[in-house]
Amino acid sequence: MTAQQDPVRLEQTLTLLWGSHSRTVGRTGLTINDFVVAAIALVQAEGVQALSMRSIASRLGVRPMAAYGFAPGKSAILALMVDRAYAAMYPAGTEPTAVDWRLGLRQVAEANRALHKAYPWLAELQPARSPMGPHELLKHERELAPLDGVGLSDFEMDQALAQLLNLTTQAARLENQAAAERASTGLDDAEWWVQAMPVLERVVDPQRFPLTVRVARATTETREGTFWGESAFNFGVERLLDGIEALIIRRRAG
Amino acid sequence: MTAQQDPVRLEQTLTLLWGSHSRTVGRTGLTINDFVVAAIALVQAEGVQALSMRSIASRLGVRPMAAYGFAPGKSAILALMVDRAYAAMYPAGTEPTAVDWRLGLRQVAEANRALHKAYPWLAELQPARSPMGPHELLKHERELAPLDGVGLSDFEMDQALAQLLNLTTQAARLENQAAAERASTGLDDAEWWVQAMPVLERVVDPQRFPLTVRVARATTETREGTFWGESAFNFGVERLLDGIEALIIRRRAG
DNA sequence: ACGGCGATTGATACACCGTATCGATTCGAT
DNA sequence: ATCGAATCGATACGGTGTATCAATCGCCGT
Repeated sequence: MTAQQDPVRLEQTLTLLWGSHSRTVGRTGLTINDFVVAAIALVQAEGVQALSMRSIASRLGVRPMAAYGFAPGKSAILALMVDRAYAAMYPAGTEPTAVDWRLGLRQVAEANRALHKAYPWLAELQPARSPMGPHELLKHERELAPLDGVGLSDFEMDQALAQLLNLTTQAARLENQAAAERASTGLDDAEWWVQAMPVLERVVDPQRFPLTVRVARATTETREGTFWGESAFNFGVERLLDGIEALIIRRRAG
Repeated sequence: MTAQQDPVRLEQTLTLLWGSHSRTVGRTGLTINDFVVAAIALVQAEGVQALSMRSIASRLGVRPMAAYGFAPGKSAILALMVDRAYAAMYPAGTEPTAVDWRLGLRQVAEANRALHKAYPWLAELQPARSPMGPHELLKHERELAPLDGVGLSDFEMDQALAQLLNLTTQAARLENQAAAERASTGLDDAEWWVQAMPVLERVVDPQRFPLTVRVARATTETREGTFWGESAFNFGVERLLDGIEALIIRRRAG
């Protein structure tokens, strides 16, 4: 875990997010942008646990404390990285095409899924109370659009979108965490079961868990070959969209 | 972040989970159970970031490395803590009452919400590929029950339950993380906005984000006084249940 | 041109983390 | 009583985020 706590310094972080990233930092000749790019490159290549103030600095060939020249702390750099990740999602110039809300929301789900696939560290670094940067704000604006004017209240729009993103984030988190465990233990899923099964068979009475055993057998058969994460994600999204649809119909009925 | 990596040692962890926790550890006279209880007490009192091998040991008045007498590493202790948390959910003797699947699933959602409220560290410590302990297995068995025989395939049952728990976990994670940020920065939500607003007002053009502004205003008004987390969670659960219901109806129709 | 001064820098330090390693000790069995 | 094995205590390693502070450098007024 984090050794010392990481002060957040909201105000400075916000002005940093919305300010110019081409400001150069001290005498290094490097811009803020250089730091963010280096941090992202590092975390893409070596994962979250390799991301530290020291490692970012050493990748740029500067002293460990260099980043403190513009950022009040690590969390500010994380915020910059997160906002940067959102940057490419809805490029400036593209307007939201007015279509069926359901198709629109599905595209939102898929865009976010693609985002997390491209930046696997994102789910881990997203803060709960995000100091919203420019790209995050634009993302939010675009993602609310499909739900505008379909009959939901503003409050319901917010909640519906939030739940859709929750599903996406949690799916990404689980997959990343599993991948991290695979990497750190050297056990892929098959090897994992090979190790676990003998112990479980020795120790658990299958009579006590008939449903679990039956369902587990079915899922291992079904996901044979296919990528489980994808179908689980799609299942969740479709069910949630069905649920939102039911609410919309109810609201329209009166 | 974690300093050195934490080897998982699946096999030992599993036998530990299913074995007797009253074995005494070395010459300390303490049982495995004592360590788990101490670890949970510690994390309840001081939060995840205070949980370390050293802090657990010092709480028991033993040397830092004492826990390695029975556990192959930190993650084994975490697994024990997690399974212990599940222990009180569905006490032995209580049978699943056969009711309407929807009511049953809602109870599952609420039981898990209560669980995360009682053990806020749970969402953080749950591993992605869980080495399933006895209580976790029982929990899973009980939670599949409401969906048994309603017309879904085994695979769909698994996915439906998984998505419901995803929603629950992610909701808990967000709330805990927010609470942790509140604690570490000393800024509650109100103070947070007081700091953020002036900067945002100075720097963002509201014309560019009409939907966001409108919806944000509505949600801050609506959640006035009420606890936002609760209604967001309920909203998510109800929508997902509606979606599952739609699927069940479709499957029953043919 | 030059003295002074404030900003920037580099190094060091602190208080942690998980756990490998190893010599000393103690216990149980013979 | 003796001996081998288990346990213990301590120390060490390589990491973490960031506070602190002396030294140094660039710039500015004169």
